Amino acid sequence: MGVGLRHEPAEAVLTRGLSGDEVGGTLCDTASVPPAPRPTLEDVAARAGVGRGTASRALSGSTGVRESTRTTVLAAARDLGYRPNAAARSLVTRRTGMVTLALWEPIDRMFADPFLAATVRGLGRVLRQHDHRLVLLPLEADDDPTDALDYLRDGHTDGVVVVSSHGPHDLGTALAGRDVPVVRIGRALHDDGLPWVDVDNLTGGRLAAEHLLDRGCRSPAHVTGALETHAGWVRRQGYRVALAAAAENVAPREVEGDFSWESGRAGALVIMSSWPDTDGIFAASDAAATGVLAALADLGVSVPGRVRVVGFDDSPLSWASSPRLSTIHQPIAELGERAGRRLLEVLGIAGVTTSGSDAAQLLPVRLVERAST
Amino acid sequence: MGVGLRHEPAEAVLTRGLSGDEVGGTLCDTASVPPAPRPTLEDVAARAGVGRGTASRALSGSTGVRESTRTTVLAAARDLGYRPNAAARSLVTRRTGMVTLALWEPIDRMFADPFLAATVRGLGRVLRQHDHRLVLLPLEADDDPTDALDYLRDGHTDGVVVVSSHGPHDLGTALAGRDVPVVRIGRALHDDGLPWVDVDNLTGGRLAAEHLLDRGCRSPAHVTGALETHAGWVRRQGYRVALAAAAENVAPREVEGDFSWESGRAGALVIMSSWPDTDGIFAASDAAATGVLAALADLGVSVPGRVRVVGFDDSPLSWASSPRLSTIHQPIAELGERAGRRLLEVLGIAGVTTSGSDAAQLLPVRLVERAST
DNA sequence: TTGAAAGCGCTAACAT
DNA sequence: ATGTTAGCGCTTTCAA
Repeated sequence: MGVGLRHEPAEAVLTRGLSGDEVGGTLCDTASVPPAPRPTLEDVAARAGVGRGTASRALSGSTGVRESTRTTVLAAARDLGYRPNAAARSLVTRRTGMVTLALWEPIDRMFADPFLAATVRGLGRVLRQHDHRLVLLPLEADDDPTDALDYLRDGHTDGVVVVSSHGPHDLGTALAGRDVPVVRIGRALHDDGLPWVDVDNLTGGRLAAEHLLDRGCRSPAHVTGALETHAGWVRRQGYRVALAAAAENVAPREVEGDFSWESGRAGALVIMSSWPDTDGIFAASDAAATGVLAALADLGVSVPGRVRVVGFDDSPLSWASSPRLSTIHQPIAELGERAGRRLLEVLGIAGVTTSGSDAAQLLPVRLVERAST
Repeated sequence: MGVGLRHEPAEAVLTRGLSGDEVGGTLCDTASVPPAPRPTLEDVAARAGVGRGTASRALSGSTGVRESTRTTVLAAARDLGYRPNAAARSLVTRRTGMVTLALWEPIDRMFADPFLAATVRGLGRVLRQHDHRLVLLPLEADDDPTDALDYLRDGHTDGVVVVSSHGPHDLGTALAGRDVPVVRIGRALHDDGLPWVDVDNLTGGRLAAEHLLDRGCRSPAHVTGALETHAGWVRRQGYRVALAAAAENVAPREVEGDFSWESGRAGALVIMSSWPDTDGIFAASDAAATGVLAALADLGVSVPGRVRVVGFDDSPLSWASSPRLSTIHQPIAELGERAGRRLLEVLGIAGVTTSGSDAAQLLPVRLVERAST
């Protein structure tokens, strides 16, 4: 603000030359055009010379309307520039055609999340196919979610997709049984009965560990993700499963992390000092794996020469790091699609069904081999 | 999909151990709880022993209700878990309390945009202060915007904020005069009368160029932004203004770019081969400036030794580059706030006014000096 | 200060 | 196949 005071808008002069006409956008175009009230269905019906009911049926593509009548009505609607009033319609249908993706995390992180874009794309595509629309509801993570919950419950939206949050707060739980259908992307640590879709983190963890073993690692270690998240917990399970199945039954070496770069770095330092003969590290996220790489570089440990490293996510980090990271790829866009489909199914949208089995909700992951292993 | 077929959900076994109870989220909790219809205002009124009108007044904090009555009604509402039906309310009030930030660009870019987070934060904060809520409407850039326009016009939202898009498509123009108030962040190249807020790009361009001159550059050059955008055009204007005002009246050296990294790189190559004595480069964005740095590094030209480089945006790129980039900082969050305030003003929200002058809508920028100059 | 009643614009059930 | 009518749940006159 202090800066603003001393600010001199030199631009005022020059832009006039650019824009030609008035600059700045008129606040009110008053006195130019009378408000021109939006035409209602009534108007359309009148112009088409039919009753309101017929007009409604014609416009909504409902059956039982003579073709010629429909044409007339459609023409009238077009001529008038008619658009149905969303509130009136949804008051009676109890539907809005909207689905909300609730984003409850720090806004900066939200827009730095490489998965969000893919999620939005997949989700949006499916919804569009079924004449629904996606909107995003950004919530500051530390905000009181009360009024956001109200928004979600008050009939603005037909359904909600929540991205399973890490931590104590959970929008999904808060919304469960609260007037509005919810589908979760990623599971809650403790199942609360909400429908969900998820990637197969267990197999992912197993694949990562097996890959290390295949590469000849005899003493692999794991920097876990946040263990209060389902993903973190289960990825570790997968790691354990693989080691337990290994011929020589190697003992798991584990350090608890939280998916962050810093936890990866710290974890690697702990691992290499506790178990100096460690020859492979599986980090529960690419961010953490990148931290592991940094730590190993600092220690002068060669990768993959002396220690092999595998991450999880196949995020942009994994190919920007050096050496480029072997990692577990997740089909995020498809996850979004599945979430959308599942929600539409819950909403009872015609033609949308998904197998109800767990397996169908669990999307496959795959190992991507790069230079770090 | 092919992968999915051969996918084996090993997890089914183990998660059962984790979650304890049933896994996967029940699709329907049928037969457990009868639908439990949401209480309406009628119900609240009945429980409070008053008429519907009184209940409405009490709940909406309207004056002319005996205090005891209000208390009773509020209690009844709380007991019933009453929430007003959004559709019914907005049908009569013609207001929704919602503002939409329309995002019409490739979704991947959208979520990589370092400014979007700040915009959302600033905008959301202001709206919240005035009991409005922000939702984001993501549109695939290549999508047909028709149905998105319909959404925006059909009464779902009280107002729209558009981030001035680069290119021929422009949501703002498409929405102008179309039933719904619009405020633009960043101006259109040719003023179309829509209200807008913007940063002072002219001064920004001037500051960047003056900074180069101050540093002793005698032969500065400019890689412009996309000249079909207002920002690109005006930043160049600022550059020209500074050079024209310089004592020795240096001739502007300009290469047209488009804000991208690649255009910065290509532009620098052209500049250094066309005018080898160039000793300063102003790039119209940090991304482009980073490209300039890359090109100069390839050419073995030292920065800032032989050529000084200044960018624009103060994005994360500017401090991640090497050398760290001198650049023009923009108050993005405040820009979002201003946009929100301006929109609320247009909506006639009590207590919100902004000076209508251009100057007030033009936010100051400032030079941030780092290592590249 | 409060109750009763009139819609907001639409869909759906009921007549015709 | 089409016109008429009854609401959806709320706010807002208009009386009382």
